[in-house]
Amino acid sequence: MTPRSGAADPPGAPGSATAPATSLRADAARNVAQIRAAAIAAFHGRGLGTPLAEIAAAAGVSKATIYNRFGGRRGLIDAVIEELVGAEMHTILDRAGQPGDPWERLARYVADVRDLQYREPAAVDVHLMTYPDSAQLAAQWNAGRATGIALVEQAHQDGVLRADCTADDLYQALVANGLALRHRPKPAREDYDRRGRFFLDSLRPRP
Amino acid sequence: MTPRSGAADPPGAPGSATAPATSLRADAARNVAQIRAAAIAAFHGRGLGTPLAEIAAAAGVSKATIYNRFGGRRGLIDAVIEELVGAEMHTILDRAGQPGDPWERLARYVADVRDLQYREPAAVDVHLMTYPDSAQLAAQWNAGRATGIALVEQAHQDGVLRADCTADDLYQALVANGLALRHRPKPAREDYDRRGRFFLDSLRPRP
DNA sequence: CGTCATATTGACCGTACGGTCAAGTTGCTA
DNA sequence: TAGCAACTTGACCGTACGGTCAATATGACG
Repeated sequence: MTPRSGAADPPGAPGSATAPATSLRADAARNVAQIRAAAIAAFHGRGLGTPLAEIAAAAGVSKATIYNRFGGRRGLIDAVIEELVGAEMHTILDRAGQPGDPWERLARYVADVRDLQYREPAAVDVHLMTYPDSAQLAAQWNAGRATGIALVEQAHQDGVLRADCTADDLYQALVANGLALRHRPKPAREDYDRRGRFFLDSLRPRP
Repeated sequence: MTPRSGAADPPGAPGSATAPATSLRADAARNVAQIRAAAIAAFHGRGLGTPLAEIAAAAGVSKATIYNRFGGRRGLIDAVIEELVGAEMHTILDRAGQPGDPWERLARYVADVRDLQYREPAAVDVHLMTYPDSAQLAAQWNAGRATGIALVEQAHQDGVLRADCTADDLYQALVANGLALRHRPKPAREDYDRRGRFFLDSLRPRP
């Protein structure tokens, strides 16, 4: 049941996320493109748990075709996660890696992640590691985790973060935020941002 | 499909939670007791979403008997929620209603709710209103909500709570905490309590 | 334009869960 | 202890989802 080809080809090829690369028959290539587009739309609206039958219907193909081309949900996620959230994640991680005031960097990282979670349900699945078998997804997750650890460490050294706050505390807080967005009605942006400020305030050293 | 009798009788009777009250045949009364006990144990371990078949098996009866006696999950919840979390909820609400320093009362309320959520998965379902059709559960939920509002109001009047924090902010934070406990591995108590302190600190007025 | 590897698909299976009912069993009472 | 209402239950249906496959269709190439 190995997927024959499709978008699950090894990363690194230029423009990899879009080019079918291997020699697919014309109809198959068209289906791959349609499935990818439908998956991106569906994942964007409903997260990475969207029923495959729904994606298949939106793509105008049968459920089995998704299995033929991508090998199930895991392969499909691998094929679209980069386009779906990878770019935004990289932007956030890059911004966090820039030199600058340690507190500003940490605060911006938190705000950026929360913003992405608010706008993109699929990003929540990345942070929750809902589908750990997806290699791409795991990579994204690890990158985020490493960045969080580095930011916390730097902030500790500069004394701008309360001493008893660990990187795991930060991670768990973002996870809890993602869970709330996943399982509860989305709060007004205004309320969401205010609560984000509360959280950031709670990280400052106690006077 | 109205449940014939059983534990869904009107509240207020002395020792209502345990006495079968109406005239059940001996075997039926025994089954009711066994089902209640199994439900309490299962809900305690897994929350109010535990499959009814599992509870039935633990009680040594068939799934249909639960429907006969309690009318499904909703009736079963109504029948056991008081014994399961009602007592603890009342204790918390009573403590919150005692006179005393407004901040202390609010902080203790938050700490108590978080503690209950940590120890009792079913309490999380109450706070999440996972099963809104259960009258008992809705009542518990409303009581908690009213108390939270009152505490926030009082704390605002005394200026011990940051001015931009609403009662809904408090509620949503506790909900997010419950979701994390429901959907993620339970953190060590030490970490859990530390994060609770972070949250309480974030509620203080900014200097 | 015929052939065949490549593709597609409807129909299927398996799992898990809530919910229902006819048929059989059993406690109670006269 | 006979008889009946109360009670229990296995077997069933419906929904939703992931996953598989034999049969069929079709693009590509000689």
